Amino acid sequence: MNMKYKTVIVDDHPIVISGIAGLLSDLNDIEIVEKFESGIALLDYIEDNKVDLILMDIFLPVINGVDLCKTIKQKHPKIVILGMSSQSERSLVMQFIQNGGNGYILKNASFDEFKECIYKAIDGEIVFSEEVKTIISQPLSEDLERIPGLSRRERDIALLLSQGKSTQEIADDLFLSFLTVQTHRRNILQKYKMKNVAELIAFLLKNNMLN
Amino acid sequence: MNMKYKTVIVDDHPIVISGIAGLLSDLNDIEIVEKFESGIALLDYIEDNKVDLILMDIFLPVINGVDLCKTIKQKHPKIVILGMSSQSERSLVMQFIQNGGNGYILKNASFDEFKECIYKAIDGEIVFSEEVKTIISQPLSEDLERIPGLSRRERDIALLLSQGKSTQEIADDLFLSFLTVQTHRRNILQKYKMKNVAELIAFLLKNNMLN
DNA sequence: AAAAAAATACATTTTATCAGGTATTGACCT
DNA sequence: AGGTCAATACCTGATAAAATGTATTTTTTT
Repeated sequence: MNMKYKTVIVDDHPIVISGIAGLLSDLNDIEIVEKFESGIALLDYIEDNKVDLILMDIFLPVINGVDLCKTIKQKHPKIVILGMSSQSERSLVMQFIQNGGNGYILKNASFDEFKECIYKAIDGEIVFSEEVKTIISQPLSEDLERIPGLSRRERDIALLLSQGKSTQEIADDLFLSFLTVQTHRRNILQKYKMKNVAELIAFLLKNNMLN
Repeated sequence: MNMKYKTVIVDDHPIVISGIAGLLSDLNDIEIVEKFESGIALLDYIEDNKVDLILMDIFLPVINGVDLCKTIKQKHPKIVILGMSSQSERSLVMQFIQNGGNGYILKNASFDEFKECIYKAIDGEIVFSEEVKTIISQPLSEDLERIPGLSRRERDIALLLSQGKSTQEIADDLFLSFLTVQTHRRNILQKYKMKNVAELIAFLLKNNMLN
C-alpha cells in the first residue's frame, strides 16, 4: 500500500523549514503535508486534517514547543512528535519528553541521524540524536556537581518545607524544638546562598536533591 | 574476538536475580560476572573490576537506584546502566534517566524486550520497555490534567517567586504596585489551595507549569 | 453586546520568616 | 586525642508574607 506518513513541520525560521523539507523529500514514505511558522496555526490544522508525524522547533513564538506538544498529545496521543532545537539543555529535553514528546533532535544532526530518529520514532521508540544523548547522559562534571549535599535532617526538613509546612509544624512533625528547625532552615538557606524558601525549593527540585 | 560484555545484576530479591541470570545466560555475548543484593557492595566491586553493563533494581535498601546510578556514572560514565522495577511511575523513570541511566525496563517485560533493550543500550541508545513507554508518553488524562493553568501575569509572578524575589522586588521588576503583586500571589495560592509559596513552587515545578 | 476572566489597586491585622549571634552534645574520622 | 561536622537549642529585632475584604479597568470569550 502507498500509505505515506503525513508529516508537518513547525519552525519559525522559514529557512529551517525548507532545509528539513529538502532532507525529507528523499524519503519515499514520508509526505510533508504542511509547514507552519507558529503553533497556533498547527493546532487549527490538526483539528481538521490527519497527521501522523510532527517535527517541531522547541523555541516558537506565542506558545513554546513543550506546551504545544502537551496540548496536541492530549487530544491526539497517536501523533508522533519530535522536538528540535539548535542548542539545548538537559532539563528542556526531559521536559519535552515528559509532556509526551517522542524524541528530540538537535538541528546539527546529520541527515542519517534525522532519518534514523524519524523511523524509530514512528516505530514507537523514544529517540534522541547523538548530541542530545550526550547532553542527557552526562549531567556530570561541570553541569551541576560540586554542590554540597543536604544532611539527613536537612533533607527531611527541606521535604516538609516543600509540602508547605511551617517551621512550627515541622518541629511538631519531627519532635524537635521550633528553634532547632529554624536553625536547620537557616543553615540550608546559607549553604546554597538562597534568599528564601521558595528559591530553595526551586533549586532543590531542579537539581533532584529532594525525594 | 570473544569480548563479552561484563554484566552485573543488582537486586535485593534473590529470586529476581536468578530469573534475570537465567534469561541472560542464553545470550552469547553477555557474561554475568557478579550479582549483588545491595548497592554498597556494587560500588566496592566496580572500583576494582571492569564492568560494562549494570542491570539494577530501582528500589534497593540503604541507597536507592537513582542515587546509585548517579554515583556510578560520576566515576564511570562508560558503564551502561539499565534500571528495573516491578511497577513504576513517570517521574521516577525520568529521574533515573536524568541521573545518567541508559534505560528503564519493567520486570514484566518479555525476554525479547529485555534482550532488545540491552543490546540497544549497549549500542548507545536510551531505551524503555514497552510499558515504560506507555507510562511516560501518556501522562495525560487522569495523571495530571484538570488543573487550571496560570494566567500570563500569574506565571510571570510565580517565576520570579521561584527565583527568590520578594513581593516588592517583583512589583519593581514588573512595574506594578506592591498591592497588585500581593493580590496575584494570593490568587495563585488560592487557586491551587497551597499553604505558602514554598509548596506552590514545588507543585508548579513538579507539574511543569513553570518555564 | 453581554458575560467572564484577568489584571490592576488599596488597607489592615496577624503570623511567619530572615538574619544576626551563641552554645552544647554526639558521631565520625584520622 | 583532637578536629570536623551534624544536630540540637536559645534569643531578638527587622522584615515579609498570609489572610481578609473590596473595587475598578481591561481583555478575552461567547
